[in-house]
Amino acid sequence: MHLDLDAFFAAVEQRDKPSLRGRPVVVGGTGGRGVVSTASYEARAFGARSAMSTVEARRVCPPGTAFLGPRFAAYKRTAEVVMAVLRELSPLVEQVSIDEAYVDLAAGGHDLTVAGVTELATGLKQTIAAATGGVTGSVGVGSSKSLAKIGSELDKPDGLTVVPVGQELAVLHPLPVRSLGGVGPATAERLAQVKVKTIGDLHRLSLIDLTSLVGQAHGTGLYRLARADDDRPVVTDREAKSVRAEETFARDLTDPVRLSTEIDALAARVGSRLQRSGTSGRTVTLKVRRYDFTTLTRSQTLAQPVDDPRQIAEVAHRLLGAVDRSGGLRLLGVGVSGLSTYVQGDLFAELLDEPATPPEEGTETEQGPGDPRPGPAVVAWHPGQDVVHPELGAGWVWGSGLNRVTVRFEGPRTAPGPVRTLAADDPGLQPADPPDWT
DNA sequence: TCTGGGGTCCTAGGACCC
DNA sequence: TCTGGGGTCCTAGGACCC
Repeated sequence: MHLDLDAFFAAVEQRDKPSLRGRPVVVGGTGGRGVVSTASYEARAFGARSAMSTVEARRVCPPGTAFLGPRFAAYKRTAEVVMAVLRELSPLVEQVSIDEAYVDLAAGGHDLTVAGVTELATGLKQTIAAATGGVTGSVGVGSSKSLAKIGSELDKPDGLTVVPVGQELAVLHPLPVRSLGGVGPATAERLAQVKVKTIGDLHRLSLIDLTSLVGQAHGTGLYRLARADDDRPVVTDREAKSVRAEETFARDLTDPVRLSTEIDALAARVGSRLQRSGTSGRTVTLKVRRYDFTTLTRSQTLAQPVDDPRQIAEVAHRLLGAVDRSGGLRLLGVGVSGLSTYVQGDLFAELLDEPATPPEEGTETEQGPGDPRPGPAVVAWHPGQDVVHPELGAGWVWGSGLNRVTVRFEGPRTAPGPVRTLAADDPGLQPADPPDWT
């Protein structure tokens, strides 16, 4: 099953402010360079759409239209209520965005007949509306993620479409190729050039023709989707792979001091989010949009993962120094990717074991002659390095951050597994001579 | 007063390694 | 006596999604 909440941001605003109900509401950036996040159905009647510039939306919508900045905290709270309702249906719930989720109904042990899922989904919609104070959703049910998602699109708002087993191709084939996930403007245009407009047209294309047209991975994916061949599982927890913050300025920036300040602020946002989620990453990326909207990225991969705003900013400053800023910059972004898996290990350690042990103050340590003494600020433990610890024995470094190091004392060296989190300057932790691998 | 912000995945070329 | 065949990692860009 796929659930898509209807005009979600606008619906929450209308719920919280009764005077907005029945009126056109547009949520999004309200400044000169803002775009629309969500238009209520009343606003869509006038042509307002997501991703449209707010200036354009103001032009098409009548006086009395409400233009509101987003209140993400309110949306998140409401979405959490909905997700909790879904999790009562099945242990397998995959939230794909703030307002969308898949539910594996089979894993919830439900009656999967058309009558059974229709009754279930009808009840669910009522429960959601009651629990959220009137937010509605559109539901699709089918034999795969793709079919369920297409189903939820077919009847909205507040709709329900069940695609019966055996009817998949009959439902799919008349639809435009744009209905398939992964077909955007560029792919649709390429397909149109060979007279492929509907999913039925797509079905007639050979695998060879399709992959030569849109690429290997995309081609094989679309070939299968056109045949209702989709076995992607519903996955509960997906780890984030990158974190980024970016900002479009009200006016293009040229002042190096201002640019520098903006980099610092973006790095601070990224760093604090990384630290809050207990992750860090090795690749720092700078994104630049120039006055003429040309956009480029520059990245650098470091030897050590970082989550410290100052370190992230330092790399970003360096990258910005190498790009042409003449004419002014419209946007800057700072991101960190290549997020370390060892942080999963941190969570592991806290669940299975004691939490990280901070070093005791004033602890005397014995130093072997010639052992490097870790400095007080940054200790450069590197992944794979062999270490010894007086209480924990011999191990190797799984990952390291600015102030902590995760060390494995058992298991295979490459696969994830339990780790101990230690302060990076834990006096007991010492480099070891590597074992004599044969 | 055109064109946000936060993500994911894929491709392609070059460096490097065995 | 021109230049193999794998593989991985890094960088940059593009398409797509909500």
